[in-house]
Amino acid sequence: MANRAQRRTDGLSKEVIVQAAAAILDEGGEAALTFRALTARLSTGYGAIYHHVANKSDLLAAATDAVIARVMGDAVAGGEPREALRTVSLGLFDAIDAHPWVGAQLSREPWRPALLEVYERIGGLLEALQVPEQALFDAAGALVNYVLGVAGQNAANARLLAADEGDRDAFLGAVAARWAALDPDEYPFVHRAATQLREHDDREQFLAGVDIFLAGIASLR
Amino acid sequence: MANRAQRRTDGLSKEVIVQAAAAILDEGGEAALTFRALTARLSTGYGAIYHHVANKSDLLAAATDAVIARVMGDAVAGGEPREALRTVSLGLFDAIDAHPWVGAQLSREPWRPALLEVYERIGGLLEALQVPEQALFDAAGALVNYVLGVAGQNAANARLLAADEGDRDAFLGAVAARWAALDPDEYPFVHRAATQLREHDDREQFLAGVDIFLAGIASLR
DNA sequence: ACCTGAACACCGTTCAAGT
DNA sequence: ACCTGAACACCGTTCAAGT
Repeated sequence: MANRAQRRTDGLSKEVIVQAAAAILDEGGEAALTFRALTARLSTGYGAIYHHVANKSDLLAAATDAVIARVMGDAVAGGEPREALRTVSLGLFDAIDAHPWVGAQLSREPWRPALLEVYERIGGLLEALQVPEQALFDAAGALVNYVLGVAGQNAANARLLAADEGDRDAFLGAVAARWAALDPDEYPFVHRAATQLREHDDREQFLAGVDIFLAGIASLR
Repeated sequence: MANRAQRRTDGLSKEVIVQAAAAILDEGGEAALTFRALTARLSTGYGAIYHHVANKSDLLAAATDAVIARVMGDAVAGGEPREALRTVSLGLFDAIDAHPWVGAQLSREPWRPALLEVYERIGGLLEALQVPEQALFDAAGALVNYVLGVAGQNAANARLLAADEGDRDAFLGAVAARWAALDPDEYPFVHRAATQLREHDDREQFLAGVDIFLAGIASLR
């Protein structure tokens, strides 16, 4: 019992546990979040954690909700609705980029309470854009799905990059080289896209997609 | 050694293993795919499987590639490009709906070889729609991301439904009830959307999103 | 009420040994 | 070359026992 941890004097709470889990996820990715790592970090036992949290799934969901809630709180949406939609979208994109595990979790568990805020904000802004009532639901659903979908894919890339030793440029360069090496007769589009893949900016491409979306929505009026 | 399995007489192959894995995934979901279940189904040992497959991740990726390749092979894209784009999108949506684990895998591992076919097909069709070269890459990326994103979310729902005992209507009814119960002053949009949520058709909403997208892309011309 | 930590029932993966 | 299956190093989760 050499390095036996001291007993905590301050009480544990769900919030403290969720924050510790988020920190572990940020530092080491999803694989790093184990109850063993969590008990070590919090100097406590398994039962203490299970007293505040139902299981690992509950813990991941709570940590995700916390991140989304923070983003939606920070992104004060003022000004012109089109610009506000871009701001909110980009806020979600950046948050998921910074915390890739959030992207994975959201694509695993939609209908989370945290997404309510997202739907409400985006739905309200689309309404301000004069989208007709009957198309509003489809438009909001499509936009939220696009944002979460792209952000999730981006997070997957970020995770891949963290796992592989190489940096982003090396990785994209390798994919681009594979694309460029394809038979131009069989894969004309992908073959040409190789160059753009190497040079593209994820954030800009994401925003370009949002703009295409907003242009399409404008045609619903 | 009562129920000792017979030794296989036919040789194992990666294809046989991948098909068995896909069957297990279809029947019992992602949690059901274990090497123990796989050895039992194939009447073999762990080493035999590891001889043909690098690890579980490789196995999941190969099974996903097989499903996507089949969809892209089946969806013969003839006719008007706009209609062909809807057909391809819907084919992917339906395949991921039928095999929810494919959706989860694709959002975890983009840049899979199987997605090359998807990019090529969608990129080519967008080109036929006269999208200018410089916007083509963004448009294709956005559309593929939308399709995979929505399909993935849908797959997550399908998995949730499979886990919970209730049927789809009961689940959506419960979410809708929760939305309807929200304070209309704080959540005006979500509160009103509750009704549509209960009545909406996932497939139709997906297609409505594709149409919004195509309308936006048309504005790029 | 809240916490501890040994124990249980699983995993993916390895590897010496067989054919 | 291909396959077998005991063994290893992990997991999440439980629960009798402590304070």
